[in-house]
Amino acid sequence: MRIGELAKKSGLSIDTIRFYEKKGLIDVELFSRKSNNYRDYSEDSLERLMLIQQAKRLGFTLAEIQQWIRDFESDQLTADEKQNILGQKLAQIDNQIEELQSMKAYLSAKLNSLSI
Amino acid sequence: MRIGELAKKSGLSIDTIRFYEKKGLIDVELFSRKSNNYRDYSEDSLERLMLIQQAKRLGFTLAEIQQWIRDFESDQLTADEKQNILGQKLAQIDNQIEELQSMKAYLSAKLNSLSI
DNA sequence: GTAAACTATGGACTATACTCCAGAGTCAAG
DNA sequence: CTTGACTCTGGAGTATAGTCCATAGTTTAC
Repeated sequence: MRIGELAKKSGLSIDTIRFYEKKGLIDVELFSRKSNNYRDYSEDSLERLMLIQQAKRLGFTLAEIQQWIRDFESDQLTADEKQNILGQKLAQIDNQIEELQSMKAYLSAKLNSLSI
Repeated sequence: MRIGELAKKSGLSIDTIRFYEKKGLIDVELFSRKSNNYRDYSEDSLERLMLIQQAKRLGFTLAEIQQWIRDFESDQLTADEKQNILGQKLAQIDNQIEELQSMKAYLSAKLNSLSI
């Protein structure tokens, strides 16, 4: 698919998609070039863009997201190393969930103090 | 307490604290000026700075955080309205927790596929 | 009473993450 | 075969969130 279609499907702008490419978030495997030099995206690129958006909503920076992708996709790392990194990410996410829950508790307390 | 002490206690830089003040995140009630024009912070300002940092870690922008503060502290809003807004924030946080959990599931699946 | 440490202000500078634009090529429809 | 919609590149511009600096006044310690 071409960039316009991908933009519509992902909800990102064309400029943003090209920007992500420059930043190394959309690697070579996710698209090729047609003879007219237009980018031709695979279905996987949509999944990638959705993942990026989700990670961003969760507060990760593009640099962090890029590192994640590098780690996952890398052939340099052993399965063991990848498992290690994934384990760390999972712990990081658990931390964030805990922070959110304590924020929730804080707000609930505020809410209660208003109700009284 | 003076700005340097607050900076140390909060873990933020002096510049950042003054920047937050410019942005309206530290309102008048949280500090006064001594005769020498030095800012004099109350204990509550530390709590405020910790809250800001937590909200930031959770992906909220300064503008959003400022709006929260405005809503909480405002005398313009009725208790009902405040409860409404707080309810929305809580829902927003629940959403984020769900997103994190689905991200966790995604990563766990990746982890499993590596282990096999 | 003076040096070192602290605080004040205003403005310049930086990084991140876009967003917009100019100028040019491509393609499909009528 | 031209008009309108789409795409390309490179570069400039914007918003957010700081960070740094020069200049100047203040406080504390010796």
